[in-house]
Amino acid sequence: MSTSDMSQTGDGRARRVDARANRGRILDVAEEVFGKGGESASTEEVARLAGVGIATVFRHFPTKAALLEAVLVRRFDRLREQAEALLVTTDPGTAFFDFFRHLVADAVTKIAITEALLDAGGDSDGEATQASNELRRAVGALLQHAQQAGAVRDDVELPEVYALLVATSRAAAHTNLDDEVKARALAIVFDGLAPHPNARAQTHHQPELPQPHSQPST
Amino acid sequence: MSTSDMSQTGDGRARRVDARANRGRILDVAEEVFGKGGESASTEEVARLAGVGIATVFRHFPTKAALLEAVLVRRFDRLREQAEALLVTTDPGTAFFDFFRHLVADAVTKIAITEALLDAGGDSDGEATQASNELRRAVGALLQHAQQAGAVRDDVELPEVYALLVATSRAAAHTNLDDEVKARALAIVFDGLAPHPNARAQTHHQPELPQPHSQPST
Amino acid sequence: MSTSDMSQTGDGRARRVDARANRGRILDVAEEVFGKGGESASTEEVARLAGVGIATVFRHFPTKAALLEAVLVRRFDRLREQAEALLVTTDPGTAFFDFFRHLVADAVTKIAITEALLDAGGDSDGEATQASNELRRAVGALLQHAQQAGAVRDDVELPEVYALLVATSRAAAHTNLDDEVKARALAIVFDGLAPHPNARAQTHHQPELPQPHSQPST
Amino acid sequence: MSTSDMSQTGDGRARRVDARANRGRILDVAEEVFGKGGESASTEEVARLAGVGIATVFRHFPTKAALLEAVLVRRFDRLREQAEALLVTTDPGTAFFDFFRHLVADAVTKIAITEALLDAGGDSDGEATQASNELRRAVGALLQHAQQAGAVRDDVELPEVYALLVATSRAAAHTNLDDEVKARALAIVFDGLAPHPNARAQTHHQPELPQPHSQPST
DNA sequence: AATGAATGAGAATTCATTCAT
DNA sequence: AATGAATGAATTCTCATTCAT
Repeated sequence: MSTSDMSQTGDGRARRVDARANRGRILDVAEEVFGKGGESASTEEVARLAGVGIATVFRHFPTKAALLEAVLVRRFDRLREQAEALLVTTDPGTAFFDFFRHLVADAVTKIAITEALLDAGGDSDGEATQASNELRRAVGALLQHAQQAGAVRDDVELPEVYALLVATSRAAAHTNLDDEVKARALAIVFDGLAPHPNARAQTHHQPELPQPHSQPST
Repeated sequence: MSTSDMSQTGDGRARRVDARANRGRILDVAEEVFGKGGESASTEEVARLAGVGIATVFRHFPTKAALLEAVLVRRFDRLREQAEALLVTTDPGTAFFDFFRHLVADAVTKIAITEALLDAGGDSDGEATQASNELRRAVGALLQHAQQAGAVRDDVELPEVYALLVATSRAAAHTNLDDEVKARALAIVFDGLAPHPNARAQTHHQPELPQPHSQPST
Repeated sequence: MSTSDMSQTGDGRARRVDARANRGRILDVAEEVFGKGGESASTEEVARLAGVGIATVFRHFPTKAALLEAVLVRRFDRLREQAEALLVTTDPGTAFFDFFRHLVADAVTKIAITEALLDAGGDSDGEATQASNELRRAVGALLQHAQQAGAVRDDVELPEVYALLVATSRAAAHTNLDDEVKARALAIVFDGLAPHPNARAQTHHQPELPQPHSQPST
Repeated sequence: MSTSDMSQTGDGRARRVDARANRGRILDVAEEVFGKGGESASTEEVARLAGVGIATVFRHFPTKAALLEAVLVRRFDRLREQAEALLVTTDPGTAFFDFFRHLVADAVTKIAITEALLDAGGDSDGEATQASNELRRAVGALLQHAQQAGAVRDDVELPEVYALLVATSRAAAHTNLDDEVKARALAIVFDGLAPHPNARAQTHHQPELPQPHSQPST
């Protein structure tokens, strides 16, 4: 009944609010569903979990690919925002390494989506590509600042750093890796990025390799 | 000569040779197809590219999952053999880093298959898991020797090293990365693995970071 | 009137009516198709004869087994309803024998479905089993009343009566049996069920064996 | 090696013996397999259980239908032989009812094959039809003798008796029927076939209905 | 004669997408 | 704008049958 009322009075207004809310809910659900099941997860499951009809999903996103792209765009945008925020709020070295850590930590269970991180860079069209490029640019800024601050060695450049970022994030997304191992793997990469022999592993929060766990190397 | 003999028996001998060949061809094609399109690639395409009927694929591998597993097993086995070979033919440090490089170089276009590298460790059943574990063990040996030889720092352990191996290999598998970038990313990781501040980047074949390419950081 | 109202809502009302109709048509067709060709008949043929796409069949019945079960349930339910109706509308003896006759007459071309009549009793799960059991109970009531009315001998019990019911119905379902033969076969069974030597074949509608047909016993 | 020897010496002789044996084994297995799984059971399973290659089955029986027909023919022939034997060795009444009982008892688990008993009568071609007709003729002789001996009422004819035979046999083939129930169902039919009011249930071996079992009519 | 490999024609089932309300 | 029904194309897998040895 309330719905009928809405359509009678505010007309487009209320509808648009509903629609906007629906869109958001669909995106949320899609991020989780595709994150878990990969792109082979079904659109219908997204609809079901979002509590809307399948046709509603297709009204908001004309194809499955469009839905996937929207999910990616939102994800890239968020990450870029975080990178940009770190850039202005934190000291350069911390900012850079924190973002690295954040991406790895965040990656858990998002598996299949991050898949597109690098790929997206390939096809020059599409919003996702653009969003991805903007993220990359933001990471570039983080890197540059960190290098200027002497927290990262000068002879590395964005492409390889970004590749490592993606690599570790993707690996982290895979199950079976406990946090300890993730941290230790990151520490190695950070060491490789550290500016100079005498200033190794200036990762601020995790300056040294965590003590080896008791369990022997499997 | 032996083949001729076989055809003399007039029995199922020659047949079996054919079948063996078919099986091999199917595996080869499957490795490529699944490597490119992920596990969602169709079995029918494998059949078509292998030049056999779809039923022939299913005769050799009763389910799609079995086919995938066979592909993985073969891949793991090959890598393990290479690791084992390096272990006995080359000096420990070179062996370790060469294997790392080899995995990354080899990874190109094998994308989705390598997916299972880490995952496989999870489910304790299946031949692929076993093969994966054996590969991991071989890598463990490489690492241990390299550490004893002082080519890799002592405070890293297999889990994180293996994770990095998988991570870089996976990232490398993704298109869009030119060899130069791959090398530079690897160099960073190798630096992180190098034993001591004053002995950085003892990666034997690539002791220093390659000179930055002319193209600006994108 | 209610239907018109429904179409006014502009909503899913009319749709649902269509869908209901489709479901019914599919069931009708399935009953015939499976009746003729057994459970090995193809779902696609059901779809084709029902004039819907194959996916529509699977939308209504998620598996072929579910479709088959639905067909059985409907059939059992109808028979039970008829049995129950006879129980209250007709004198006990007539009711019992009429139901017997009805089942046999109705069985024509329903072959393979009736297959499940007895079998269903086996697996304790599934709606079909439940419906089958309810039918059996209704037949039990018919039998009991007929016995109390003296129309069926007292020393027979439901299991064997039900078995005969199924047996004759199944045999009748097989082609090649003209009605005359069916009637004469039934008459024999009815005689066996009749209460007493001096009151043989009190089957009310067919008190005596029909006169032997002219054609010689083949 | 022995096989090679055979083919060298006796040539066709030994081969034919082998082939004959194979044919028999295949038929045996087919009867069981199709009896259990219906005609939808796979020819390959027959081959496997018979311990021969699939091609061997097809060498002996050019199509699956031919295999099925051969199974039926053998079955019909056996039954006819038993009928004929009873005809000359036993008193007419006993012979008739014993054959009835035998068919029912034998039917267990042969389900799907007996399916064809009546059907076969339809298509006038095929060996199975012929064998079926010969069986029917043999049953006709049993019936005639039994009637002449006064063990079966005079006013029944072969078609309906044969129909009942098939019906009860088929019903018996279905699981879930314990022997007691089968016997009691048969007793009813036999009563219906008995010659006269005062001579009910002269079934020789089972003159009276077995005492009702304790369990109440379900 | 016997065999196992190969095969194409189905069969069940799923899914992205469109349609009518 | 939202919905659920409908759909055909694709996918995995099975099976009777044929081929080459």
